Amino acid sequence: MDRRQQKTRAAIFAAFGGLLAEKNYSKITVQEIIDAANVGRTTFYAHFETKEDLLKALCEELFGHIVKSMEDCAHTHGLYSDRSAPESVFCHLLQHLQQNDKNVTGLLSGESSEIFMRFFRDSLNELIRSRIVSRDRKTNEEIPQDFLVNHISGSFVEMALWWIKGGMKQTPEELDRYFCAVIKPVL
Amino acid sequence: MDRRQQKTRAAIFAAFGGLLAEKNYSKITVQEIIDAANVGRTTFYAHFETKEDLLKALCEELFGHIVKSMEDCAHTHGLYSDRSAPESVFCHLLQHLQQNDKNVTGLLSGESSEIFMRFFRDSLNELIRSRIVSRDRKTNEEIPQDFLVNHISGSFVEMALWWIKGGMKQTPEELDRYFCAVIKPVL
DNA sequence: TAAAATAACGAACACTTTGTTCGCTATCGA
DNA sequence: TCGATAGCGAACAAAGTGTTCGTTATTTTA
Repeated sequence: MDRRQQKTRAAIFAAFGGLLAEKNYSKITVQEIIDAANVGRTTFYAHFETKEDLLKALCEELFGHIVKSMEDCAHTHGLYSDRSAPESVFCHLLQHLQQNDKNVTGLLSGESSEIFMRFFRDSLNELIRSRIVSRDRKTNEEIPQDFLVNHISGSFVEMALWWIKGGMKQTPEELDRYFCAVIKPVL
Repeated sequence: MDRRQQKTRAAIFAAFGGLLAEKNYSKITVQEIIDAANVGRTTFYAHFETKEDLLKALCEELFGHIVKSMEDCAHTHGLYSDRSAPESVFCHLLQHLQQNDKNVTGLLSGESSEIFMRFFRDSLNELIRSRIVSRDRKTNEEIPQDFLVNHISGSFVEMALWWIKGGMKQTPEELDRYFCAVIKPVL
């Protein structure tokens, strides 16, 4: 890709990221992004159709690799192996979040964290669904599969939000232990 | 209150509600609300400062009594009494939602349901916190109180969203049974 | 290295939305 | 009845959106 494009794209992402860390997504204007990124109006619209389009692209950029590695992890170890938790998908994901790659934490601690978490939610849902179905577990006839999948991914997202908003006081391992404790009984 | 004010307020709420049922909150303009409510621009701004202000007021209007009755219910029966589920706070809340008071369902099935659910979340959190603390339960030293409270209210909200978006296929009692099944083990 | 392709730029644009002000009219309550 | 108040419409500046156009700078490729 053209070096100019790369730079522009990076500048816009950086500007948008900075803004997201300090104010709500809905209150950010394209104009602000343009000013912060120091690019021309025309240039912005050459790269992204709308602000929403930019958000999607940013999610891909920031979290795409996390989701990917999450899938690998689930493939290798299963959702929750019978052994200890540290290698669980959830712990893995939390660690990634904490690692603060590319200023993720700044974004997530802002008011717009819900938006980002929705991105994970969808990926998680798919992941859990396939894992839970493939698992040779006693089918709980009381509770529908769908309900369970949603419960797990939903709980995880809510936990992550709680964690992030509270300043990430716990370690990923700690958190994973708690999560395991509340989820395993129903698995 | 002046009869004129009441009518105007009601018209705006109705218009806004109708719009929310069919399109996303963020894509609704004040102009549309004004047109749908058939009131003057000046009048709208005399009643509400912003669109967000209107949203808050609508939440109060629609869900205030539900929250109130929820608190009463929790006070009488406890969060989850030792007896059967039907009189649980959660079931009570679900029933209220389903009852479709004032077109609630229409609003909730729209794209903006998350916004409304956040309103419940906050009320629920308070409620659960006070109930869970006051309860004479064996304090689970593994899992922090805060984590637990967030897990329960978070799970509930996610469940409600899943339910609503899926077209409310299950009865409140059914849903409450599932919820009880996944929550009781950790209580 | 020269030439063609392409990215970025700024200015200008028509358009929408917002939130406010004004003077006027209709309605309410005391 | 009459003063107070709510609503009205027109007009307004300000800010934002998304597009077009001609120009300049950079990169690719021939």
